[in-house]
Amino acid sequence: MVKKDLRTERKLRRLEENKIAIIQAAEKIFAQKGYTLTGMDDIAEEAQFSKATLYRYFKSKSEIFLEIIFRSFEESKKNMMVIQKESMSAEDKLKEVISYIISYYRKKQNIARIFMLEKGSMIKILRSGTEEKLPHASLHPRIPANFKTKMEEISRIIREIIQEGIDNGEFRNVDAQDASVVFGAMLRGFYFRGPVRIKEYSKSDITELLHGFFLYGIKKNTRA
Amino acid sequence: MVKKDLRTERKLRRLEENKIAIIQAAEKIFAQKGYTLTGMDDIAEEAQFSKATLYRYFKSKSEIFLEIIFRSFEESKKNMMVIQKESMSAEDKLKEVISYIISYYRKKQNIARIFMLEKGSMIKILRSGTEEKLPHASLHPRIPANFKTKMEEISRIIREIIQEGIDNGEFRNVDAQDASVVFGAMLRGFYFRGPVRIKEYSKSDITELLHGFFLYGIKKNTRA
Amino acid sequence: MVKKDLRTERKLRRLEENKIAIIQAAEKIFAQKGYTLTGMDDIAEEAQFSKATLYRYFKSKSEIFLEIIFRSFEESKKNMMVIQKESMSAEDKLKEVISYIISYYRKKQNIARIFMLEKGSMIKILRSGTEEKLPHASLHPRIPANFKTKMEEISRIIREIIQEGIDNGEFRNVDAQDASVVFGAMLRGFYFRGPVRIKEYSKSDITELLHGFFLYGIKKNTRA
Amino acid sequence: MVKKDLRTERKLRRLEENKIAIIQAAEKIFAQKGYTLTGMDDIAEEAQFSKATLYRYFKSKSEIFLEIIFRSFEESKKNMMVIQKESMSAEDKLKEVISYIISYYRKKQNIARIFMLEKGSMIKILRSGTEEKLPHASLHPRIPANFKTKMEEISRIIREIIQEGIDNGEFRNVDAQDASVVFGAMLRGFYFRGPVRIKEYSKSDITELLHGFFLYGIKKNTRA
DNA sequence: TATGAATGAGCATTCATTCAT
DNA sequence: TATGAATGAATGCTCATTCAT
Repeated sequence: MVKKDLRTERKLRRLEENKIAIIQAAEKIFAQKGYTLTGMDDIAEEAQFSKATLYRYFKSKSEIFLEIIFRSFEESKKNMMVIQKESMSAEDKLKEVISYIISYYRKKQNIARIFMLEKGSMIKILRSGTEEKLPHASLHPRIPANFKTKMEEISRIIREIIQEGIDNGEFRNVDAQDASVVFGAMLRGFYFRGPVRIKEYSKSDITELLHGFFLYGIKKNTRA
Repeated sequence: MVKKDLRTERKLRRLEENKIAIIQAAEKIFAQKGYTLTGMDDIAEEAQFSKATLYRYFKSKSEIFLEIIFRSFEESKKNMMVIQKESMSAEDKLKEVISYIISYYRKKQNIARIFMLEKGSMIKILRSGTEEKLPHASLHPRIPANFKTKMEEISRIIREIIQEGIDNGEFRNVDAQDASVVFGAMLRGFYFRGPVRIKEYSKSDITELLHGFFLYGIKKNTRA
Repeated sequence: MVKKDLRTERKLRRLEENKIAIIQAAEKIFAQKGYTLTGMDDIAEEAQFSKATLYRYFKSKSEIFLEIIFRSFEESKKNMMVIQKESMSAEDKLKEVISYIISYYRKKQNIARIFMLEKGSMIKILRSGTEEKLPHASLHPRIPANFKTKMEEISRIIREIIQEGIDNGEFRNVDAQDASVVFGAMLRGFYFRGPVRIKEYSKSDITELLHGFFLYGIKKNTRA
Repeated sequence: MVKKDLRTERKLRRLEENKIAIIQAAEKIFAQKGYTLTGMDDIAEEAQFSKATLYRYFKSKSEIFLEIIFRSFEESKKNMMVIQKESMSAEDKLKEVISYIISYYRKKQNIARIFMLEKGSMIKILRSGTEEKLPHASLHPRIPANFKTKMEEISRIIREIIQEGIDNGEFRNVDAQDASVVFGAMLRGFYFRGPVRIKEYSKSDITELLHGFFLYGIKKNTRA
């Protein structure tokens, strides 16, 4: 019994290790080449497994991708919660959030981009989850519920930080929900600027810049 | 003579009309399905032409896409120039720019998104232009010069409007270049929010919202 | 260990068998229809494999073809060497060579013909090896070095047999090099006579005929 | 009436001129690129006509090709007849024939090669003549009767020259028919030597060489 | 379990030929 | 008549996924 438990446990641990190895390999390649350009061969080679083995751990290419996304959301959420709980002004928290998200985008490169911005890829990815293989397969497949939840949790943390700033008088009395959307938009839009870039910014540049604009706007003399 | 001219002219017009018909068909499908998922068959069917005919008008699928983008940039630039020249405050001009760009994004849907945000697709598209069919083909193909130019022109218009506001005392003395980048980021990031959306906004909502945040920030009482 | 070796060996053998099966299927179809008219579908069907499987064994249609040619050259060379080493007069060796080559042509049908005589096909085949996909792609692609070598080896054997005959007084003192070229020309020209044939010859007819004409052309002292 | 005749005649002449222009253009391109690699576009461009116009003069690409071949056979035959009728020894006539055929091959390049040696192309060409468009279309389409006739006429001339030599004691008492086949084989085989050539020969080299080998093979009493 | 091998479905592109003016 | 435009039918090749051991 004990023996068996240990054995089972060991086996489970090994399975999880392999799964993680695959995820990391896939993450690396997806980040470099995006979803479409990444082949199962590439992932298999990077993970040092055979292609068929990938399918023992994941049902499909898209499942690998979704798993990556989901794990990265969890990580994000944890980190955002840590920031939220720190004892500092809401303004400083936002600054830290900016800094963190920029690092995060930088690390995840195409991964985040694809999830948030590549509709075509996401259609493919989400389709293969459901059984909508029909020719008239929906162009608007549903996001799995747990993803939605996770994203909403992240969004809520930002909203709460802003609300905290409003409540304690740091910020104007804006709609915290709207503000969090704009905040996210700024970061996302800034980081994913497309192939033509007039100027490059360092992480601290970006943090200062976005913090400055989000906090103060560009208008000269503001309301009292 | 006159007759011949007329005939030639008519013929040329018809060609241009066909080309536009193809572009519009392609635009529609690309917008729905993204670059990769769109097949030449789809475009041909939508355009009511045979697939082979597409190739009389365009050298390749990617050429169609690039043509769409380029034309849309030209249109954008023209409209932005009109706004720039109107006689109103810089603030109002920015508001109009927001409004225009949101309409533009809405109309072009995935098209703009693909160009700006889908690295994988763009790699494919740009690769097929050059002869980089080798296995080690670059993951960073060059954007054609005319595209760069066009995008820079658009970017410059926004910068100039902001600079105008700074010069005439409407805006704080920020770096106009940086501000224009942030401005673009906000719009882009807002419009392309990814598949999980907590709340939907109307065009006028968006205009007000972004205008408000960009102009005023969220900080309560600002510096002198 | 032994077991593993056996298994590996068996596997390797199976792979080689499959490769050969594909080659034979391809050879059959190429022989019937020539290079251009033969599709990968045809080969796949004949080989009882899926089209995709062909691409596990060969990089391209042209690679299949080149492999066929190369193997057939190797086989030829071996057989010619055997003949060369037999203990008989040079005259008889030549007779055997004629007989062998005619059998060989008969077996390989279009295969040999294509390589030696279909410039258009060979251009296509050799082009796809290099990356000359440009519109101005050369009309004179290079033959791979190993092919040249192999052909030269075959040619040399014939030359040596002739030289042997010259040295031992069987033949006139002709240029062995030239003679071998003419010898090859006769065989090739005879076998590949084009679509209009006035008379058909059996293998032994041909052997006698060509032997007669070629030999009595170079034989030192002829009949009275 | 007279007027109409003239007009008709002029028209006919113009038609024939155009046809010849097309044939010459096609001949040039076919000679360079072979049958498969030559497109109707290429021919049209070279002939300075539109592609559609080509189809007013010829039913198909293959018809153009066959017309070229046929005309070239006629020309050949005429020239061979001239040689035949000259007053010289049979041996010298054969020498002239060799010289002429080599020039001819050189001029026609791929044209002659294709007809005589490219089975695949000829299948295509001859198929489109008949209505054998079915999937199981014959791999052995029939050569048109007039082609056969023309080729046989050419072959007969050579045979007659050889027979003449036999009759007047210049040549051994070989089978003239067989000898003419071997003679043709030698020429054809020599000229179309495939892509790997160990040595190049000038026209006079070739003439001497082949003459030497062929003649001294059939000559009655040879040198001591 | 792990994997090498096999595959079906798809896709951009080409080209001889026909159509409409 | 001459032609620019349009097309149907092919075809080589790729890739996520499944099979057999």
